[in-house]
Amino acid sequence: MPLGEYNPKQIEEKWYKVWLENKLFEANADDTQRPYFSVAMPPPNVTGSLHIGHALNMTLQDVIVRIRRQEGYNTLWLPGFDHAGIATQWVVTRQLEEQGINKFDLGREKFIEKVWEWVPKAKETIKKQIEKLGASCDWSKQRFTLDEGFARAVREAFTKLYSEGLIYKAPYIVNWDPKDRTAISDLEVEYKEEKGNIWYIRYPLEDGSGYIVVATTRPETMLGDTAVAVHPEDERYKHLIGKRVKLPLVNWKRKTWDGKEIDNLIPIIADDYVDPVFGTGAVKITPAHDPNDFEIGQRHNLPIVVVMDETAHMNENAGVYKGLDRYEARKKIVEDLKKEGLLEKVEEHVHNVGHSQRSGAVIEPYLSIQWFVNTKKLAKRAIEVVENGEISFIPESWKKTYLRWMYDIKDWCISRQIWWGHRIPVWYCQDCGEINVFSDDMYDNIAKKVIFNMYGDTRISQTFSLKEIANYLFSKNFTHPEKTNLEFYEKVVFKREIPQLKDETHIKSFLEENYIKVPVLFSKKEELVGFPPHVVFYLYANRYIGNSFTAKDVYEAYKKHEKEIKFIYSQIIGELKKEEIFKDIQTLEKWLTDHAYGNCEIKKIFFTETDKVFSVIEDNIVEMRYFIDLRCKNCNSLNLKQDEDVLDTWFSSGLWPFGTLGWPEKTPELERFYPTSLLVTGFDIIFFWVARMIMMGMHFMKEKPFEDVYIHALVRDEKGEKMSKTKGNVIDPLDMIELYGADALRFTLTVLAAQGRDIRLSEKRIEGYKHFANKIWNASKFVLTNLENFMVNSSIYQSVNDLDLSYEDKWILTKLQKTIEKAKDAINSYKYNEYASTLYNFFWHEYCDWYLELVKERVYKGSDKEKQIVLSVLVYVLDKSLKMLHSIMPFITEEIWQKLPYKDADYLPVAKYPEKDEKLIFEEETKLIEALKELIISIRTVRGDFNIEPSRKLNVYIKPLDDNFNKVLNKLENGIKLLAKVNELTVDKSLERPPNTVVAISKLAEAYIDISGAIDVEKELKRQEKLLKDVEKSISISEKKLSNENFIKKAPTEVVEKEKALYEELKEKAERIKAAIENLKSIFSGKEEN
RNA sequence: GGGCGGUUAGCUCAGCUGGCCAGAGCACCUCCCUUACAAGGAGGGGGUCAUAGGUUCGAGUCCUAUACCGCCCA
Repeated sequence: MPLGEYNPKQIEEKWYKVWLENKLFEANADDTQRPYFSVAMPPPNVTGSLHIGHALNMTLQDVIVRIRRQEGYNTLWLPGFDHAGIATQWVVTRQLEEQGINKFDLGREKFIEKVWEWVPKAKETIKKQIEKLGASCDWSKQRFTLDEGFARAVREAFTKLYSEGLIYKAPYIVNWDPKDRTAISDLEVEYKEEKGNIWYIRYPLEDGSGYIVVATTRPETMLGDTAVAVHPEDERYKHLIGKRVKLPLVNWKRKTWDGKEIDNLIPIIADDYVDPVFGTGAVKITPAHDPNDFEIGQRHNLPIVVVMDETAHMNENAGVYKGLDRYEARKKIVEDLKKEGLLEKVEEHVHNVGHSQRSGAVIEPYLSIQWFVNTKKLAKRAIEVVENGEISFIPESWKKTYLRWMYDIKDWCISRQIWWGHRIPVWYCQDCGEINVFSDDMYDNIAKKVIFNMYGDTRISQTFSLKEIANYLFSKNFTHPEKTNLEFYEKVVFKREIPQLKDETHIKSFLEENYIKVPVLFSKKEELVGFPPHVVFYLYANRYIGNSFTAKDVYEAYKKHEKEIKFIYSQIIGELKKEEIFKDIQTLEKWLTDHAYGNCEIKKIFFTETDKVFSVIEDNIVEMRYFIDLRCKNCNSLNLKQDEDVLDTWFSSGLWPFGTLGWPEKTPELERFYPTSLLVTGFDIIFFWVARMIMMGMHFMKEKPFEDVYIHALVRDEKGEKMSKTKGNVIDPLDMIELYGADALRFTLTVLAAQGRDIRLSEKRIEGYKHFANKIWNASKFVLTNLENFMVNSSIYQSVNDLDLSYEDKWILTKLQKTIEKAKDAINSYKYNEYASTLYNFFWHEYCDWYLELVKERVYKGSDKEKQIVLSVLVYVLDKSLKMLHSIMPFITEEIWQKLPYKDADYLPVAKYPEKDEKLIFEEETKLIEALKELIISIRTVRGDFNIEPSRKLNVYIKPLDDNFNKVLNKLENGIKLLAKVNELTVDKSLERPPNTVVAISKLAEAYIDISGAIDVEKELKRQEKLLKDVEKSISISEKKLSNENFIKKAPTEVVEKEKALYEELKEKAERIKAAIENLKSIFSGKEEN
């Protein structure tokens, strides 16, 4: 037997490996002959595992990618992973917490190490899932948004934008999580309704003429108030605008965020934002602790006073309240206001309170200094390319959403107070305050570039050893574990050989030549030896003094390099002891003598000495370290400190479409595969990701990042609720694959992916489509089994064009061509559901239900010639069907296809996608077979209506009304017998209705069914009358239309013609039914007479 | 408050630029283990296309309003 039982697990396990081994998914940048098709996979976060939304996203991409590959495009689907700053940091933080480790105790470097331990695990899990789904992506080109090349691209992008003045620093309100001590994005804030109060507070007017009452839900922030605002048209307050009030309780000086002192007199201002109906119509303005107040503050140029620290405790600006938690402070302040008689009243109030999705802490809007991208300029081109249709959104409605947001775009805050991510490539000079932005383009030497990148990625520190460099370069790369990091730099990042870093000897001499050498000495007790000896060795190692030197040489050299030496050693050994030794030459000479061979009393010998001329003892150098001399561009100082913050994850993923192809290097991949052809993603990240990619792409590449953006829906549960772990309604794609197979899951997701609507997924659906997989399997089994029997000593045709085809062959071939065309149209307009259901209907309801059945007679009992032809057609149609279905159901189709008697490729992913063949369209024969189907169905219906078991064979007389149809009937006699369960079949053009038969009326024939006395004339009469009623109803509708002059005049002629034809047909049918009824009636009356 | 989308069979949804009697899957009812498939086959019932107007020869499809539901932005 060629095929056994359908067992998805068994077949799905083996094929992916085979495809990979044969490199079927690898795109070739050197192939410039074929047109290309490229897709950058939205990189999943390395936070855990994939959910069903990912499965949908991957499937939709894979369907198109596989089709394009089969169609012969040079196809690249580039996969990867996103380091997902906050999300990943959070996952690792929680893991550590479970072990009782606090991330602040651990410290930045150690924490990042922990994340790097976690990330490969998550990556492997996700990769396996993607493979299980069958995604045909090119793993040889996979990338990670935090890999060596991406980090370089990010620094390049940042530097460029900064130098163009498009990146700037400014104070800004962020959602601050006081528990995790980090800013979080708007997305990660969850609003919950909570009961609270509105406090009405009196702010006395400066001139003592009374007070203005403000309403607030957060009285503790009043300490940071810098204005009171009212609506400009509010008659109650108009006269007060411009006056000042005295801020209650605050009788101390406060400092603004940039260090200016201000007092407690604050202005009353007018702003449209104020809702005159809320509270008293007057609101306090706290720019540092409320986003709206911040905006108003910006508009009115108000000072900004921060009154809390990063743990949400009151700070020095809060005067007597300093050190209190914000809620304690609230209580105390309310009490104090009451005491002073400034609290007018308290009302209960339900309001939305923001909580951190992750830690649960109540979010504190908090002023901090952040980096921004000026997006107005970037948005300009990004708007144009969408407006003019260079980039199209599918469904198109998203274009509007995108544009609306882009027209009103706000500057983009790109700094995040977390540790995991691309650290901002900005170094602040500690001496002159200069802001230095560095990328590796300040080095002309490629090896130096690499070393800077390693430093920038915190793989090495600013002073480093040969060993550290070598260890890193020769260890396995994270993204491509089959490459070392050096190879990754060579093959992916810079695309050229880096001979200086090939082996340790090369690296060593390279370091010696290019970097400041920093000797590190140890005493015999293995402890780091102090400052003075290091200096001398340092001067010696860098040839600032020679092999033998006097105290004067050392003194002079030291004075010249003092700053540099002090800075470097303070980095390595912390405190610098005994600087006084370098006070003058005499003290220095004494010290040198003391530590020289022969004179040393303290047993720490560093030098030899002859006549006050010293030499270092090189054996004392335990380790030679090197120093990257990043210098301040303004004052040349080495004393730089890198920005603590990291970049928003979207800053790096915004570079994804070209960063993955090697940018900023001009790689062949970038040349070949950019712009990418398609982006498939969910609507939830249009602003976060899609918009940023378009802006970045237009800015850096001067070209759009993709042609089409297909926006798919959210996968919800069957009740339409969002899937979430807490609700427990998640459908895990792996579970589904386990139960029903990846093919069934993929088919379900594809057939449900109608444009513009959420997908409600239920397990039942997946189960249902597993039945389809089973159907494919069994139909194929039928074909292959019969083929095997036949092929023992014969062969079949690969082409069906010139065969002596029968009616049903021509019919199925025609249907196939129409299916090919319809499927192609569907997929080219991204109508996935239509694509899937077209194939489904063709395969199941045409090929299986009718063709296979009609053909069985020939397959079983035909002559060799007949068998040869029919099997050729069966295989031909199966081959084309499998090729089309492959894009949705890759595994089962490959398994079957491999068993076909001929193949145009080794594997299905690279076999040629079917094209419509006009020569295989036979309209006449198709019409005849359709009529035959109708006839058979009408006979079956009679059976049903008279409750005749299918096992009981009937005698049927058929009267064809058409010569050609007569031929078909004669030829397919046995097929009809089989399909309609007929015993004796009589076909005769001149037939009169035999007695005791029921009439089944169809287009090209009438069938008289002998139900052998079981006929109930009355029942049959009723049945026919019902049919007549239906037909007459249709006739009257048709009649109404045709009698309408306007219809005839205004409707297109083809519609009118069609209507007329329909009318004639219906009319004729009605006549025939009437005749049948008359006939029945005569029997009926005849019976009565008897 | 502004914007977008939805409301079609018991359930989940298709239905394109208006044109046969509005479709599918599941569920339901009747019959059948017929040699590819019971994960199957054959037949059947079930819809005033949310409501009210309008445009049109013709409206599930276009327009307006209303109701309800959902999402996004503020």
